[in-house]
Amino acid sequence: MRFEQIMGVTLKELATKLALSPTTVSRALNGYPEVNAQTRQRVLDAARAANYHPNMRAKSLATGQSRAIGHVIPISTSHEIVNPIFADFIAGAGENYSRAGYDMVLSVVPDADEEATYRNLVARGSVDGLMVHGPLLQDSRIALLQGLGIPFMVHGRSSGVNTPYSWLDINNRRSFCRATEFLLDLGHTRIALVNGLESMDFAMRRRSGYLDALHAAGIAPDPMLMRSSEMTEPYGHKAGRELLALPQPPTAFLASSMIVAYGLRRALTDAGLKLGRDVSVIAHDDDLSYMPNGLDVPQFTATCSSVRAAGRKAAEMLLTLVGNPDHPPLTHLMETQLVLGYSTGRNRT
Amino acid sequence: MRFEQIMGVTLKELATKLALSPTTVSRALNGYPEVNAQTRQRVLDAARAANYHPNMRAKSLATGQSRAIGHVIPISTSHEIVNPIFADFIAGAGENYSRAGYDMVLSVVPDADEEATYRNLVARGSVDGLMVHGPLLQDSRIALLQGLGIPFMVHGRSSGVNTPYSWLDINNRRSFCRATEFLLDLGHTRIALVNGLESMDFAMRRRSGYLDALHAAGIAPDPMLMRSSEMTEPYGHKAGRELLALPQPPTAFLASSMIVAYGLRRALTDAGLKLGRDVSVIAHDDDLSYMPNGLDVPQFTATCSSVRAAGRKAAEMLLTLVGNPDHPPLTHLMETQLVLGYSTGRNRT
DNA sequence: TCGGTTTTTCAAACCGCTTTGGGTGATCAA
DNA sequence: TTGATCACCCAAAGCGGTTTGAAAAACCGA
Repeated sequence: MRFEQIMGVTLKELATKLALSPTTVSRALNGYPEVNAQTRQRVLDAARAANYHPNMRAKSLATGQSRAIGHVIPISTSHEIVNPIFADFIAGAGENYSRAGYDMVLSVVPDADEEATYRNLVARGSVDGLMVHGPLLQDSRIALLQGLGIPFMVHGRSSGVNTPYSWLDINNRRSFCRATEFLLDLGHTRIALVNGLESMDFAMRRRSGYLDALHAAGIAPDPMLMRSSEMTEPYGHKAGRELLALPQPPTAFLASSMIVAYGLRRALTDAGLKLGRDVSVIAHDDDLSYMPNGLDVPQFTATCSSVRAAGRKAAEMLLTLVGNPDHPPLTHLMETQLVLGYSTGRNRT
Repeated sequence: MRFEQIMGVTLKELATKLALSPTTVSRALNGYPEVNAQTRQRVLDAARAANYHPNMRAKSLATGQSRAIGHVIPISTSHEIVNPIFADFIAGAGENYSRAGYDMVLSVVPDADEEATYRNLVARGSVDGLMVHGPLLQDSRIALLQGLGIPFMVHGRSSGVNTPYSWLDINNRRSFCRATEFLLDLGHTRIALVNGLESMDFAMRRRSGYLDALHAAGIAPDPMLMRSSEMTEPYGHKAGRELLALPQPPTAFLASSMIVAYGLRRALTDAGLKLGRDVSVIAHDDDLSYMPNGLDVPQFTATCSSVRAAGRKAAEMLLTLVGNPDHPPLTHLMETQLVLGYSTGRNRT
């Protein structure tokens, strides 16, 4: 034991100091009924005075619970991008974990090792529950975790997985459908979709929504207007330039993230177009703290949904699953808000 | 014990299966010399066959080490921004942790509770070491952790703290000094600094570097040209607009982050200025995976330093500190690279 | 062959907490 | 007074590993 000087008193020491048995002290501290009110108070006071903190490792071992939730962040070996929404989601989830007295353990692993990581975390008993990030189409992790029998939540969903599982997602499809409808209402018919990687489930759903709206309006989708890649500013810029260079350029654009919208805006204004007048843009806004949609008034018309709030909610749900492991799967679908900004207007071409 | 079905065999079971004592099995698995080579092999084979994974909680309790590193992310209650470089730093650090068999435990806490969080983490024995993020001027956390006697690393430094401690930082001062010198060489004399919050240590150092260069060139700094705030795109935009509206607008700009540079660029191009020709911009580029400086060629002239690499290195250093707790403080100063992009050019005013 | 090493193995204590299965004394109804 | 009932407390046995101290086995030279 290396840090004994700082690791504080043990329960046993506290017990001898109080002339009580460890049993009673433990019970007093954990709120069990079979202990005298006065005794309990005495114990609580002494614990506070001695600055007693139970050793989590020992507690874990004895109870069989680790009071920790695992988050596994896959780092794709091909395109090494760390999902930027991750930080805000974590922040939201973390709030609820710490409130409930849970730790969060993070594993950053190349996607090849992901399965082994999950197995390890569970087998070593390091976590009581798991959060799954960035689900792909037909994500194999879901079946894996169901096999391991540990409570878990998916942030997003995985099309193609048909067994029930717990998830929290935004209504990407409806969201992009509405945004597209809104642009159609404004008279736009050539609408571009500047999407994220379509191996990601959310991107696929957004495309579906976009296609739904076009279809309902009797407009045949033009493959030239649909782009998909890792969401960065330069990508948005490049997509914008290339789309404008088409023989029949689009008059409106859907951007799958704020940062893509930044790049898109640059391409459009570089071409001398004014957003909202000459061309329309709707962005999806995850409400990331460091990427606000304007300072006070929203710059972009946007489909808004706070990732931070999603993290909070997902954590809350996961904790109830951990609390009652036999609980049936919990799901939660969040609608986005379509908020009007200065980036959309009637089609005047 | 809730997950016994998945928690696999215990060492004791493995031992009886092998007709050996737990002692021997433990030693064989942990590579102690006092065990016959054949026996060791037999044990290793059996362990693999039985899919044995030692229970970390038990191991922790017995050894007094948790094999986990804590990262505490402060969420300022006033301006609730999650540091965007955090995700990439974590990704880098996580690589080294998992390679070394360490877990990473994350605590997201409002800055008011920060001290209590550190105390708890240590007292409960949840971590063997701590990483401190986002140091402020005279950051009180350093003294706190030194008092607690646990190994820790600071990502960045804290001016005003004079006791030695372990840190990894980039040479912010030199970096911004060089960038300023470069702009001076190009004939710019009115150079704006669009900085981060100057309660943050890094921002203060960048300003020092900027001032150093101006001073060496005999140019009196103009307070109107120095801005400081939370680093977002709208902030960059606003700063750019306001700076251009000055009676004597600057001809060059230093931006403390890529995203600020995005906003700055927008303000400048909106004003009809072309970067590199009419006006110059140098950005600091943390090489965040989702915020690249251009697709193939760098757009902005930038002071570059990979936060991901910093995370890797900091983790490595922290792990050696954890390995030998009596090791004197470890420090590492990384220089940035000044990379030429298309955003700088001779002053033609 | 034998005492002395060296190698290999083991029984048992321990890490700090929880929890089972009694005890003890007080209270109460009969 | 007595047996039953409670309220309260405790000793001891875990949880799943590591580690100490000692014993057994194998090896060695004389």
